Amino acid sequence: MDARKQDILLAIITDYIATAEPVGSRTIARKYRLGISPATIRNEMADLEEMGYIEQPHTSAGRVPSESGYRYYVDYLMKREELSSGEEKLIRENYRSKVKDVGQVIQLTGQLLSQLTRYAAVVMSPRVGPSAFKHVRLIGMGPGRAMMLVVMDNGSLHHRMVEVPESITDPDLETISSVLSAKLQGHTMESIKMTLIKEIYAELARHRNILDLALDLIREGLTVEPGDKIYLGGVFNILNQPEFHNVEKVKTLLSLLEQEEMVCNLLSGGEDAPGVTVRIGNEMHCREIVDCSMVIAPYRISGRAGGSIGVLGPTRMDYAKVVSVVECMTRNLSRALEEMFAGRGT
Amino acid sequence: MDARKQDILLAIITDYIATAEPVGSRTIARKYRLGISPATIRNEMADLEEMGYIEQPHTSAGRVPSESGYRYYVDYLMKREELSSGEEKLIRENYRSKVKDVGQVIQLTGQLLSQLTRYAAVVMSPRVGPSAFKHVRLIGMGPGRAMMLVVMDNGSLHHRMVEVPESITDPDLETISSVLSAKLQGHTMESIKMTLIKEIYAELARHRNILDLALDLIREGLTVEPGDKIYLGGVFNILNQPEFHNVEKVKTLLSLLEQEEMVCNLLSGGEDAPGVTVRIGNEMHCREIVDCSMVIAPYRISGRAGGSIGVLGPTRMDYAKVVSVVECMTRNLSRALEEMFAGRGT
DNA sequence: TGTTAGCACTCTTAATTCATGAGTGCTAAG
DNA sequence: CTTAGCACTCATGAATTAAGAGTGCTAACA
Repeated sequence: MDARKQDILLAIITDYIATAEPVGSRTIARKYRLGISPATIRNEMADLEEMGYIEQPHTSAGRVPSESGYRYYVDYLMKREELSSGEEKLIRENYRSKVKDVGQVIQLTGQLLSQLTRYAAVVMSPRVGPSAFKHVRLIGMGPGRAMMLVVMDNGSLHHRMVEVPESITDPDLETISSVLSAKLQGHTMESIKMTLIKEIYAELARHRNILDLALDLIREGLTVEPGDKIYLGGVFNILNQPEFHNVEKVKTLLSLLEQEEMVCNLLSGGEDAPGVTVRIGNEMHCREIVDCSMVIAPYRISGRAGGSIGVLGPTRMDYAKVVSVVECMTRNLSRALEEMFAGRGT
Repeated sequence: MDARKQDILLAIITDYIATAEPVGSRTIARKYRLGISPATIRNEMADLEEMGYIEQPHTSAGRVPSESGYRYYVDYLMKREELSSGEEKLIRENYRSKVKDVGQVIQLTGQLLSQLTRYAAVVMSPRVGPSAFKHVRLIGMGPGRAMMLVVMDNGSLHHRMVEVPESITDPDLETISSVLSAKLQGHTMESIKMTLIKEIYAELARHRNILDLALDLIREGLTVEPGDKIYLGGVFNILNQPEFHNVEKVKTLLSLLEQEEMVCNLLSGGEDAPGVTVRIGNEMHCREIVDCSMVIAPYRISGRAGGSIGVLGPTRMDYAKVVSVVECMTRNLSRALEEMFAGRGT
């Protein structure tokens, strides 16, 4: 593809992203002074169409970028649009003031993401990954009831109400807690050996039944519970896009986005790629979502993969801006989380 | 309002709810055999219109219920439509299998609510209300870091990462935890007196600085943190309604619903009313949301107000069904939560 | 050989017109 | 008080038309 074709393709995509209208040869000649006439541009456009980078909605309409067109643009033509100093400041100040717990950081990130891009934002909360027990505790909550607390050394916290025999007293629970805590501490789920379990049973023979319960819960709770929490916001922004003036489209999109699992799938898969990933149209493997793209990037905590953040918008989205924003936000998010977990065993 | 007018109003509203089309005298005479001719119906309709219960979108269209019309219907004419046995079963089975923690129950309730009504569901998680400390604990999480855990006797759990002097050792934290736990146990936020604080300081004079921190956090965390969590789901259902085929409307609605605070306001205010409250159109005090109604009901935990659940749909919603569903769901939700907190000091 | 002006052709979009029909209100008769 | 009849209104949708944007092709030009 020669330089002039690139110029023209760039012009088409830039214009289409800005206006959402099919763009014709005349427009390009007028707005983007490339020093060539509409007729020449038409010839080049015919070539570009043949190559599959642009297409015509119908004869006698201008051209519209195809998915491969956007792909080429993102890969070779696009210049990132750096954040304005005002935007940078907004981000810094928000992160400075509102970083209390993980949930809040996730939510803040999502809000900023959608606010800055004016598209929908998706943020996955950090996957806990393998981590070791720090503290286990059973707390009596009235006759026959107890709350089980498990704190992991990565700062994650699990809790669950459990039924216990009424005969168990608070001191009993205290004893059990101490033993469990002491024995499990430092172990990960996987490193718990039968020998360890046996030791625990030996020390707490009297409380065999409640132990069964507790150990089951630990096993079950820790493998199932961290069902990836997802922040999703700014969906209404997408409705500003003319391509979503069709209510049917909106409906299918909304109903899909309400399924956490689906959203989670959309976001996952790019964790190993180092930087920002752009998925255009069908590259998001989801038949039902049409005319959409995502810009995704993983964030890290203490060097380890944490989760991903992403922006969902129309294929005609402002990639130049969004890519910058997403990248900037991963940096901020990573930093915020790292500060929060600072001092954890690396 | 005489009986015949009531019959006609009922017919109009029933038909309009079913079809979303303005309903004319002819239709009523044909479909609802009231034994009177279209002409008579027309006369009555003219009266009903004068009374403000119905209105005409334009001359030569049928009549449409006004907000007062719906109000009259809900108050005097409506017959609740009880749940089918299949629906009852669906609810029972879901509650039987998925009641682990509060969050899950809230989510389940919302899902069922929107699934059964085919409108949007809003569920407020239980306000914790005044409750007493059960357990306080500081857990070292690496140099200079600790996690503070506070368990209340109503089963709510608060946690927070805190920075502590690096000089503090794990046994120190252990000591502090024990004292705090012992002293605070049984007290509510409000019943903590200066004398108690002094006692604590006396016993832990060595750790004055960390105590300051911890007590501050407790105060702050417990008053601020329970920022009403809200479940919102099934919004896409509303898009099935013909009155929401206008994308602008959808957009404003969506953007409002993304603000948790706003949703919270919508839901609140009906806690003292004993049963189901129906808010029609402007009765929801929200200018921006138009052509919508809500059916709201409070749920209780152990006799105390817990929170509210609600269904948001078009003013033309199927009140007869929704009211039943909402009421049924409050019962189920209350029961589920009560079971979960069973044994708490009444 | 590449570029450009000119031109006929296509096809969408918006505006206009027109007919249809649903529904009303009024009047007068039962 | 009820109802049949009738003239009138007005939204809706179909059909027609005009305008305009954009193309591809051809032929002339550098």
